[in-house]
Amino acid sequence: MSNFWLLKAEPDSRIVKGKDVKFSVDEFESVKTSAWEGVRNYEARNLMKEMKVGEKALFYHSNCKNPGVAAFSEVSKEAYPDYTAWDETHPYYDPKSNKDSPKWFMVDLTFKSRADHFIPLSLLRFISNCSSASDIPEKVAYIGEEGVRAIKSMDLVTRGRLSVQRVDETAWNTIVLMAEKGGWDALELDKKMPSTAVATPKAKSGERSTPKTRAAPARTKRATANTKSPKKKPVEDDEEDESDVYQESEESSEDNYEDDGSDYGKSRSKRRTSLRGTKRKARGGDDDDGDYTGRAPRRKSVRKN
DNA sequence: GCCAACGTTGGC
DNA sequence: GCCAACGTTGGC
Repeated sequence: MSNFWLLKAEPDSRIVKGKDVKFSVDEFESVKTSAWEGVRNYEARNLMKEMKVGEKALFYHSNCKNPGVAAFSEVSKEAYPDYTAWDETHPYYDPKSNKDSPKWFMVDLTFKSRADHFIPLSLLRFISNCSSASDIPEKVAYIGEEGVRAIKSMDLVTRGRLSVQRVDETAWNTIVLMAEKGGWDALELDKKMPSTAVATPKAKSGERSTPKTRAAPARTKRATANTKSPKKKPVEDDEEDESDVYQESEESSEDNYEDDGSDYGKSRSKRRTSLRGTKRKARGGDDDDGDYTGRAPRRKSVRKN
């Protein structure tokens, strides 16, 4: 069976080590096929290693003014070493990776089509914050309760930082339907949004910090960072081997395809106090299979400028 | 630009 | 192996 995925790319310019790492849907559509280099997060990398040729993937614009699903694509080449990690001048250079034992991998994705209606993250969040079917905007009521449930369970809304995610079939079908039918362009809701709650149990009142459910993650984008001083050892993985893939990217930019400009709610909870120490463990992994995370890089293009 | 979320480092 | 400090991701 085939899996469905979601890959992020940054549509806005961002200079890293002198090079622009942006990769928007416009560029993707024009180049058609692109290697997803730059992913430096173990969990994201491991997911890429699972990708098979022909599997479908959502192309998501991230770290931009209007983040959301912009296009549909397909895996056109399974995981292979991300050689950009060996290039010292590359934004995502990782001194710990080398040709003999590549630490990072990438896949090639081929552009298939644009979403007729760009699906903003704000809408997906809004839907995922609806507690009952009656809260769902009529304009998108066609996704049904099943669609709502599927969106609520997406990593995109439950753990935003992973740059390469798995998408279940129902969620995939729901996104495809929404991209096809749209309907929210005129919505204006905003008022509701329960705030960031959603799937993870967040403890509100008593709070504890530890969210037990979450744990790990991977970040996405931004790359490497390994340039810092050599600190400790990462748990990476490296070795593992065997197959795995990896990828990533993000994008965004202004696009509003369709409009959307609306925000279906925003709200973030504020609560600061860091809960940081609470536990959390990593997900990826190191080694093999694990998942873990590393950081994922952005994607492609390194253009300079 | 702010800052919540969370992965990573690294002392112990 | 635990966990506090630190650095990043990335939405807003």
